[in-house]
Amino acid sequence: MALSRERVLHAAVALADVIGIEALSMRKLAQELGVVPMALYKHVANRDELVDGMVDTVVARIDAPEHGTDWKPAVRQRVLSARRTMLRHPWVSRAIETRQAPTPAVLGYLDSVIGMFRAGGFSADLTHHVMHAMGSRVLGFTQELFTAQEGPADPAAAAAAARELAAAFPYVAEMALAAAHEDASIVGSGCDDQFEFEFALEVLLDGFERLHERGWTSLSPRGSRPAR
Amino acid sequence: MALSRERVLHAAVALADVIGIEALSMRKLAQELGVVPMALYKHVANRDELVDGMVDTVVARIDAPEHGTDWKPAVRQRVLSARRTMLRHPWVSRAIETRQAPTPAVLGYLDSVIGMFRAGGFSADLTHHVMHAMGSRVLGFTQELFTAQEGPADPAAAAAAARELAAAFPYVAEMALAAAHEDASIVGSGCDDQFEFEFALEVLLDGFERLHERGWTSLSPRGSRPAR
DNA sequence: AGGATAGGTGTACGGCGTACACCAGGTCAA
DNA sequence: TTGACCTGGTGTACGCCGTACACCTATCCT
Repeated sequence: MALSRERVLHAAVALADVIGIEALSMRKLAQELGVVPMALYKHVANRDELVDGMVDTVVARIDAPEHGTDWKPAVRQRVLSARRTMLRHPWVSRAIETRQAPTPAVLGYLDSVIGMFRAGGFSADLTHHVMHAMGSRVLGFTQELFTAQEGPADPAAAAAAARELAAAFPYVAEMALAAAHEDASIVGSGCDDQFEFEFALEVLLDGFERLHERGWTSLSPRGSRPAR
Repeated sequence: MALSRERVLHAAVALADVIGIEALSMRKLAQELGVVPMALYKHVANRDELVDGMVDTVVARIDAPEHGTDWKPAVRQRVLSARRTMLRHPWVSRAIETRQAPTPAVLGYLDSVIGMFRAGGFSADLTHHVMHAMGSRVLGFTQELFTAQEGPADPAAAAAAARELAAAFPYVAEMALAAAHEDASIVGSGCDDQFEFEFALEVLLDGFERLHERGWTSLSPRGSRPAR
């Protein structure tokens, strides 16, 4: 089958799903497609442009927005479906963070979310700040500061490591313990990522709702914070 | 002067400040230090470990926490001083995002922030979710989805680009316009990053305060969201 | 028929991280 | 004093990377 930009991008997405975005090289992708590395350059300008295309391919798969609902459930639904897509392709969040210019599909997605706030009666001003506050969460991901560390398999060694952690960072240890209690498993990562994501999302949406109800506006002079 | 881990790390931080973290290579760093590349490996295990050390070097420079204040101003002060440090070294946020395991200094920093919430009466449970909700913001940065794009210098071309943007992404264009109006300059990036950061921070802190006042707790069954 | 065009190929260059063998100088026990 | 050992800087080399550039071939349009 002949090569095409489509085929290159889809193969790249599939390969990145398996080996990750950093490990994906033009050479490996070419091999996957049974073609010489330089052949790819007839369809993508260079590696950066390839990654842009991969991002767009994935973002285009996010479920379409629902119409005719309130802004809050509408935004929630859209963000959570973005999240579902991102979870299927864990490399995308990193790729988006690394880009400097948003790709067209990302821009289109953002446009639709902005439109939801506007339709809900948010001022352009408030919407602007709200979008910044959502940050990457609007696209369904947060950068994980705490990627679940695989502890040592040996239980004795694990216990020793836990004791050491508790001594050096008591609060971190306590929090880890609280998380472990909360879900029944004694070891395990102890963090339900989906729960944490939705928790933060609701805190933000509730906060936005309150500001909107109060008719919040960014006053001059600059530097005024919300609701103080 | 003899090489040392200290000297290597400080040179690396300084070099990354100038050329960025991706462009920093073992070879360039060695050249900067007037030494052959392999000499560095007597002081750091490999490039990854070098970056870890660089992160720790910078994080260690974050201002010490204030004691004896309320949790809210205490957290605010700490996060904003972290932000000040991060702004001086723009590559650090990317570096932290890329790491999979938090470095000791980062862990120590997180420990101190967790301690502030706990001292403010937050349950370990709520604190846990709160820390997740803060995400990387607790370390003073957000990934910028909208890194200010340099428009074309030619005003006519810029206007054409703006018209094209408005046609394809009307809400994005409107928001950009609102931002531009808000600060007096007609062109310009139109986003006051510091304002946006503090806006999001206050929305989150206010949300946490409300949950805390209400004695919020993550109920079983899992999946309950806050405050609904 | 013949030139343009699109798309796959082969070779080559400069940069990267780092394994490995080496070697100079200092430290210290015998 | 001597010789073993360690610490830290050196030189060479390997395999990977992105991609510039010249090339070849099939197809299509006039």
